[in-house]
Amino acid sequence: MPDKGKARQTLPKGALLSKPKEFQAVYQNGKRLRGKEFSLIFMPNGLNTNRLGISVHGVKRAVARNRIKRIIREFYRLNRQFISPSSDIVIAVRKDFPPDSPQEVGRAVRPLLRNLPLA
RNA sequence: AGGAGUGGGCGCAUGAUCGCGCUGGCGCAGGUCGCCGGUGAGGAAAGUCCGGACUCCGCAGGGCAGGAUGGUUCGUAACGCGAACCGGGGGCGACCCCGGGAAAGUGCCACAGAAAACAGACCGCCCCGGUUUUCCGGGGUAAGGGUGAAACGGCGAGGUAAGAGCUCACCGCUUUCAUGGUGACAUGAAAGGCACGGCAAACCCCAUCCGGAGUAAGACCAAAUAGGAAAGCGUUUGAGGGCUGCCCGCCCGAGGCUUUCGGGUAGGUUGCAAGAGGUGCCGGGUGACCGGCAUCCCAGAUAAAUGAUCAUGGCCCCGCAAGGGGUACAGAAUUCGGCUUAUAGCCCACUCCUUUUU
RNA sequence: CGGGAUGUAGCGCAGUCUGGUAGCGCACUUGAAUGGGGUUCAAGGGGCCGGAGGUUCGAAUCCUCUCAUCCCGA
Repeated sequence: MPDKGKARQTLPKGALLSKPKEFQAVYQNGKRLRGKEFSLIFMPNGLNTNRLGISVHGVKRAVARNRIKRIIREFYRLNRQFISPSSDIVIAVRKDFPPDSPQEVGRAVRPLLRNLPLA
């Protein structure tokens, strides 16, 4: 868990992918890690920060959809410093993934991150 | 006490820490910046079922189609919404549900039944003739039987060979008149003498209303590609286009239009939030609602902000207790008025029924 | 934001406009034929027509609301 207070855990808009082009670039050139309920796609971006993109598919109710995004974003905010810099990451969530807290996301993501080659 | 009806309201609160959008101010190293403050989802934001505002389409016009609504009168910017009333139906009741026209026409009414729609007669009933344990023929009749969702006024009396609105009383129906009401309609009187089955959420008729698109409307700035290729049509005797779908009619119209292929851009600003606005008081109206005064400013995102963690406290459920669990439906996207649908747990007001006690 | 289509047997579809009996193919079950299987032939079972109300004597069909799935346009 993050050591409190040292680094500020901010999450400005620039740290989120927002253009279709950016998403397409990650989808086409990135590496995929498949999990049970979501996929994790990443690629180097040439910047000195990492960026996050969230894709939720198949969840129809807006409340549930937004909640998934917010929780994933919160998880990313808290753990951003541990993710290798200068890379774009897209988390593509499939249908039956109803996380209730950032910790749950962490538990689900960590096994995949372990395989991430930090090169 | 229990059950029920109608109308209305709330729909977690407070604090701390870390974050996010918009915004005011200040600072500088002038941007992926920092600090201080303000503000930030709903009663349905939902479904997109109606009606408006706004914007563009060049709102000339006429006709035909097409769609919607459907007791009356009000309310409203408008409505398919709301209010009050009228008529019919349901409920012991509070109360709830339904609503043009079937004597303009067309069509449909399966099965059963004699007959299903300007009537007709299977079994009956009665009379006459023949024959005579019985049955046959002719005529009258529609009260009774049976079928069906529905059977040609209902019920009683008179009357008759048996019967029948054949006659009469009451009820219903139709027509006319009178009175009351803005009106739907109500009440009363007279006459007619039974003619008029149901279905228009079947076609249809009648009345009223409706131009088309939609904020990705539309306006501005910036960037980029290209003045491309093929086919067809046509240049005043007019291709093609616009005016809603069609017709009439009108208008525009020349190195142009249509189709296909190929190529490019899809970034920013605005629209974009002070509104048929909210709250309070007063006044008018049975009511929906309207008027006046005061006061408040109340989200503006764009792969789309309103979140996470912790604590304390409400409320509900389980449990003797310690304690444990739960806290719905659901997320703004130009905007407003309705409708419809979803919704844990509650609260308030008025009313009805049953039972008990006094 | 706007416009449309479809839900019927395990699967794919008719029937809906014009209301009264839900039918076709594949699959399934049983029997026949074969030494056995396939093919073939014969017979049979299986549906409260996506859900809830309403209109009608009667609704898969007509009307209203609602739930899914799919497809267009800007």
